Amino acid sequence: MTVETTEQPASVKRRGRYANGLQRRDEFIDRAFEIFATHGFQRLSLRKIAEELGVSHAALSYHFPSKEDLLQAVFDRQAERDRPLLEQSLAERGLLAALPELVRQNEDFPGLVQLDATMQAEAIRKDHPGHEFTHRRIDLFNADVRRELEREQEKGRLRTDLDLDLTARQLTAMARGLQMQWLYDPTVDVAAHLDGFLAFLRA
Amino acid sequence: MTVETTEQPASVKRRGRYANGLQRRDEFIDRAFEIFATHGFQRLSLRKIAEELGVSHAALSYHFPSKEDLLQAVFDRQAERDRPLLEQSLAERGLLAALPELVRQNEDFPGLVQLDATMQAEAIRKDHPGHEFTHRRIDLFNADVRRELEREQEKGRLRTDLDLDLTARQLTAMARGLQMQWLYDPTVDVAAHLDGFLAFLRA
DNA sequence: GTCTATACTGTGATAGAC
DNA sequence: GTCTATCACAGTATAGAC
Repeated sequence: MTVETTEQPASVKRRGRYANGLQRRDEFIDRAFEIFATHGFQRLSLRKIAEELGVSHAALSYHFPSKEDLLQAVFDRQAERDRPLLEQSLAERGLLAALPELVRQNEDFPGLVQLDATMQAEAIRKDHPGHEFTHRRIDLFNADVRRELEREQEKGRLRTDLDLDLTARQLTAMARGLQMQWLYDPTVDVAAHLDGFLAFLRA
Repeated sequence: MTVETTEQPASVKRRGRYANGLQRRDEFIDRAFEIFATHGFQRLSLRKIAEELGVSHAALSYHFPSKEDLLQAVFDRQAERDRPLLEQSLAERGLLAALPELVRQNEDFPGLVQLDATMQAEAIRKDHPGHEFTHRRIDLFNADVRRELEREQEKGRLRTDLDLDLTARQLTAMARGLQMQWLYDPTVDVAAHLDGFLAFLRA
């Protein structure tokens, strides 16, 4: 993967001699996204990434105060990309029916799923810069799933004797764990396992 | 945590000027185990660990070719320690009844649970030195759980309409994911969530 | 405001003295 | 078997070009 440094996309607006800062940052995120998704990120130093982008590693540091910030930005970008499809699927068909598709959506980017898994494991440390963010993210996901379960229950598609807080956490935990096992063995059918669990919950 | 460097335990046999190699390595593993379990390991460099042990970082590198090897050795040591209690619990009461205790066993060492989670995430990379080992470990755990489920089924304590391969993976995946959420929020009751899932499986 | 050049500190690894 | 010395490379910080 080599990069043309002499040419810039015509779409990049200029302000004086250099590209617009926010657009430039955005471009870096997008390209880093592709690099991470393909090559993973563990063995990539800031210097290597910068080399791929055709700039010095200091230029990267200018846009992203720390390596952690770059990883976080890439990760946020993925969340932004996923959200529209996610919300559409939920609105149209509800959590239970949309689940296989949501899983498949992740399967196209194993590098990012691994990035996610590793970041979540590393951010367990209380003094990690992404700790609070990740913790809140887990809670929000649980709350989202709980709400979806509630909706399904109201529609009479779910058993009424469930502790939804408990069930939601069981579901998100299982999804995480399955994703992990899938990373080690692509033949693991994440959707099928989740669907099997949902079968226990159906009315 | 400071270390006396002038004195050595009387139990350490000498061979010439220095301690016996294998015993020394063993001692290092045990003490590193304690350090990791208490302090975590992420921010610990080989130099810091060596300082705690009262030797130079090069001495550690002699016993463990790479940092990865040290972590692996510590992790193996944990597995060795856990196995007897695990097997005894399984033999006496079976998986379903022993589960809460097994979970509690891990809860005493959050540092090691995090070590485990992080190592497993990092070892996803195919070129990671611990990749094959970790992959095999996941498979073995799934197989163990599957066998236990089979035994429970034979005793009539489990539904007979289960796909045990699927169920075993659901169970191990959920356990992993719950452990992760517990690391972020110690109020998460891992055993209760697992037990709730097992309730679906009971005959 | 954005970049390059450069230096600082700390890392894991290794060679060779003892 | 353990040490000191040294290495290449990491992330970070800053000075100054433009």
